[in-house]
Amino acid sequence: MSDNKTSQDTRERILDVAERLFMAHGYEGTSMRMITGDAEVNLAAVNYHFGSKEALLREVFRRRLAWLNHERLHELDALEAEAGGAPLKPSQVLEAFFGTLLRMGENEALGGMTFLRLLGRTLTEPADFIRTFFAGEYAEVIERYKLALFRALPDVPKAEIIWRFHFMLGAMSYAIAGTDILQVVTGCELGDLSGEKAGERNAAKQLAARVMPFLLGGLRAPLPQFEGDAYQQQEMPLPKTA
Amino acid sequence: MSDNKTSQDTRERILDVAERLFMAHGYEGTSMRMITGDAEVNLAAVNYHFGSKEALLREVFRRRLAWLNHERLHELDALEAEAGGAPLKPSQVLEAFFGTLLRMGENEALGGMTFLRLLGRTLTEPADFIRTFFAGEYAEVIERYKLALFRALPDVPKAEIIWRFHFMLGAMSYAIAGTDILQVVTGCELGDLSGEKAGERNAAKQLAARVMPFLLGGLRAPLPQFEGDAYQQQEMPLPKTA
DNA sequence: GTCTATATGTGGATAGAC
DNA sequence: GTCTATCCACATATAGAC
Repeated sequence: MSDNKTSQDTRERILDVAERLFMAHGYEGTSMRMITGDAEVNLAAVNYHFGSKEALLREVFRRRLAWLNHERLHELDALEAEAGGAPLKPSQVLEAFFGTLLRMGENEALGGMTFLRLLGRTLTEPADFIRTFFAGEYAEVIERYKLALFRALPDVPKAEIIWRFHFMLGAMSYAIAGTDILQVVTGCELGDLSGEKAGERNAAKQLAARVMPFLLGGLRAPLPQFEGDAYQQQEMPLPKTA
Repeated sequence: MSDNKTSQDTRERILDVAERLFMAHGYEGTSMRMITGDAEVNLAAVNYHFGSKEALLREVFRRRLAWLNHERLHELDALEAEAGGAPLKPSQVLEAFFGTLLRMGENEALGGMTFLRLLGRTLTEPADFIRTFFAGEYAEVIERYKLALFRALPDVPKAEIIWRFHFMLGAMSYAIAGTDILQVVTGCELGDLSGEKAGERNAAKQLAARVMPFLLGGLRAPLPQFEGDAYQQQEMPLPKTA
């Protein structure tokens, strides 16, 4: 507690800079020298404080995901307590899951849009250690929300719900990560969201207003038609996590 | 045409291997030595045939996107000719755009699911030269489909259509790229799609049956509600491409 | 066209002084 | 805790023999 202050500051500064650079250039595209240079700390500081570049990335995420996971579980608990045993509405489940995420984007203390973009992009990083890490960090929350969606949509086959959960994650991740990517592809400006004029808070709010109806529309879309009993074969996937 | 055969084989073998490795490990995570080693060609062969690693990546995509772009434009032309001036149905536009893509996944000669996964993942690669390249390759096709969607959904604000186009691209990219990613996150098997038992062709068909209703449901979802005239401010984005 | 050998740069990590 | 100096593996790219 005496000279810890400088040390804590160094740690936090490294994490903040790493978060921003990993977002902008990807894991492999960001070097330790870029990070320590921008953070104005010594090259050896990362290894001293975190042990390795991989461990640094994990810590960048752990810092934020601790809050996100807790908040997502808390929101779901609150909704289910309020419902008193009755199934939730699909819109409530989505609001708890994605609304919590988007609220992080409005709060600079929680990483703001920088962390949201990093999260969206990192989910597609192919490195094994990253995939393994995310699987562990997300498992509990995903399991809880999966069950909530099963109860909210009792007439929809569970396999279909899981597929659509994937699609929603994808749409959301791209929407977030791509506030500057996809408008290049489509060659269009997207109102205030891309510019700085309206600020980060507005960006997250705009995005939420746009994406939530889309997700709900997709989740509740008519079921696909299969020939014969193809659907039966897809029924009831077994969760890996007991 | 005399001893060209060996040379052409070398080129193609490099492209095939690069496609697979870029898909599995990303651009930065794949070294020239990995590529030339797997392709069983000399280390210098890549630079001889393609000039650089960046140029190799571009060629990997050009080879496939030439077909995809042509086919997407052709499908749209055919539908519009058939409609004789009347607007298309949203489902027709989606079928032409995403159906064409998914049909590549069933055809090994066009890269199959390997290329589809590579495409989905590469769209989020942050490297500048990759983003620039994709912007150029996609511009014409995206512009045509954007206009087709505007006509297909005359009551939906153009800005909202563009947003939803983004969301659809995201959902599709993740669904494709994540046939092995997202099931880690959700901790669930996804029927035949993940395994090899049913083959690549079936994987693309399964995915199509699942994702198309989702996309259509999202595209046609009720419009979001904004307070006051927030919507007006977002109206009529100006395409960068004249 | 293919190969060997090598130029030249950068990566992550660490030992040891302060 | 911080810093310098350095190790060493590996990256892309190329020059020049065959």
